[in-house]
Amino acid sequence: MATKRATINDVASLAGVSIATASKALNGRQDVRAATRERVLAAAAQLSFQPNALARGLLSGQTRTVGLLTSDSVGRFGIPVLLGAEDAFGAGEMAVLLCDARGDAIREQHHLRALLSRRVDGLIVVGESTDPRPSVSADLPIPVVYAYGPSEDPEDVSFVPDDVGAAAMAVGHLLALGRRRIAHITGPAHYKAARDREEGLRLALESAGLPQAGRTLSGPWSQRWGRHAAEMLLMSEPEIDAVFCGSDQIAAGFVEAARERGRRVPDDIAVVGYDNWEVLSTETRPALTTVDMNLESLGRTAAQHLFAAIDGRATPGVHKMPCQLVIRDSTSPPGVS
Amino acid sequence: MATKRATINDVASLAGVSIATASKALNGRQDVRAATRERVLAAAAQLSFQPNALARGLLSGQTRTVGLLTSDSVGRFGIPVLLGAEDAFGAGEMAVLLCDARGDAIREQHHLRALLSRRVDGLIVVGESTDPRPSVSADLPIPVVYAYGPSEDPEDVSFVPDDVGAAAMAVGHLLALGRRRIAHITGPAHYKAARDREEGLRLALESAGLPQAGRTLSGPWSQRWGRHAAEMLLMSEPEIDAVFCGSDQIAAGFVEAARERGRRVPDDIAVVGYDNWEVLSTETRPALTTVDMNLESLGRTAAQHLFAAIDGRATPGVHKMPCQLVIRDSTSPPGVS
DNA sequence: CTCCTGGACTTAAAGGTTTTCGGAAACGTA
DNA sequence: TACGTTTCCGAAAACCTTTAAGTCCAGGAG
Repeated sequence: MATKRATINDVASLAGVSIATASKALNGRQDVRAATRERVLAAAAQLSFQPNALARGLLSGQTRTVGLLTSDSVGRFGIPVLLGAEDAFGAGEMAVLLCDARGDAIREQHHLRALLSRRVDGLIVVGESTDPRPSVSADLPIPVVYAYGPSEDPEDVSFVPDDVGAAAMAVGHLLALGRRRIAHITGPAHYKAARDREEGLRLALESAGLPQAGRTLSGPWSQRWGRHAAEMLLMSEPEIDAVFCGSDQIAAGFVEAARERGRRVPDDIAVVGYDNWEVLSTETRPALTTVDMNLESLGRTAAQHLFAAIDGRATPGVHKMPCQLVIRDSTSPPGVS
Repeated sequence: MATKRATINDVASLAGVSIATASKALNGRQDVRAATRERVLAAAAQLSFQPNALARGLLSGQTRTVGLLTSDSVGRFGIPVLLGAEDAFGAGEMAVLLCDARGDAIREQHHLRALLSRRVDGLIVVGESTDPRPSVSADLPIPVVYAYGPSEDPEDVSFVPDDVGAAAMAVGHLLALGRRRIAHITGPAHYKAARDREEGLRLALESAGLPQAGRTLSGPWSQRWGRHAAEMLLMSEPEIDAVFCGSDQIAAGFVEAARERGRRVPDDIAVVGYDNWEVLSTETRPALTTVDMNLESLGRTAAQHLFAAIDGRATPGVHKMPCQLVIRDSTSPPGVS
């Protein structure tokens, strides 16, 4: 807690010039003699002057601030997206106003009003799942970009992971390893993520001319379900040689149960997970081959496109961002290539 | 994207009054006839008028915005603190400007300047570990509160989890269950968290007049280390009947290795973890008894005290926040009380 | 009738910065 | 000297809101 903050007026007085000149000197504009500029800068440094962003924003209409509205606080997925966005903004002198609606529409409206009142230049809406969510863009005087969870309105700008493509890539990896009897355990079918990943599996198997081993098993996104599904699957389809799991939690559960039943991973059964949630994927034994959705990168991209939209160069539509297959021991053991 | 934003001037014109009257009507002040007030409110609604927070802040000197400076982005601990703080602020019409310094002092200075320039009313600094960190409060014209990681300056306001007390409580729980040969596996000794938790263990054992089983084993905060330490410990101190682990990751590794070596948890060896990181603590078998640091609550408390400090009622010092022991099957199996 | 009171409304200033425009000084040229 | 040009600097408006102070008028008291 120190003294009152210095204004440009104080700087001008100390430097013995008018505020107009001080402003020009500080902002590096022409029409100021080098010596004068130096005097002003010295005065500003001495007073540790910080221009008042409020006054500046009031005048220019630009606050260099964006809102980040997340619908689900605790979301494992929202956080990396948020960090990526924060990263992109931080690099460009932008600041991020964080709002958490906790999945409550009323609260979301409240935050929206607060952000508008603070005159943010743009808005990123981070979803909690890849299921489309209601658009907030109607009648908003600022551009909006949706990340992870797309808007229901196709005219909005949305960035989502390419779950279908990633699943196809994961299954393609299993096929390339020579696996032919591939099963699928995933999350609840009311999640678009689960449906998309199954669709990717279907496409990959179809183009290889192979059937799926057994039916898709849907359950919670939990390790417990992975174990349970493993027991059912090993009973009903004992001859499987690979499993594609809809999440790392499920995969971790599967690996554990399979090992207890004497099946070796990856020798007998290769396993691929999804999410690359490191606490699970690197700590299971063997470590999990898994899909990384590059969420931080997705968040960064969304932020960059928000920049563009603020500059009037919007890119409407749902953009599918590529994912990445992280290959670990659960599909190719160390020493075997 | 809609039309230009309405100002109070537009509202006043539409209602046929002066801007002063419009302002008074909108802010619910006296000196306005009921009929006039209604006309103004109707006009404001029609134009969907949102008062410009910049202009308001410029005048009042209060932005109703606080900065949240986190030193470590990816931190598992920073996030809940952040969410708790956001929660407390959200309830009170405050907004949060999020900045992530990524452990870089330069970047931290940069963000600090940006926040100051935006005239935030206060600042929360969230640490990445419980080790004290350099103070940023010197010469700052606004109050600062430190959460999770305290400031090195005892005159600052800091909120940290009571690691010593929580560890003593955890060990007390083991003692109450009749365990007498308690070992300790924890993280690197250069972490204050590791030293504090060991200290809590020491206090609890001392007051029970019992020695520690073997020496404290220090290693990384990882599951792998938990497994490795388990092997060493079961070899050197085969008669232990309980282990207090410095993290859930270590505990999960210990439980796994112990089971593979034929030790039953909790029957032969009771295990207590730390952090209550749910993906681990509820998914291990048996589920882990563990210490929950109540980080969200800690964040909320920090935010509330920042409010108080903004109002001039600061509470200097390092405040130790109580933790909570979450009892699960790794110390008391189902059906046994 | 005058004076006062209080209600309802308006005027104007303030807050800090940027920017436009005009003025003044310095200098070169005729 | 007169005039045009360049260079540097200052006055003032603009952004939007709040609030202190002021105006005007009706009605009541003396």
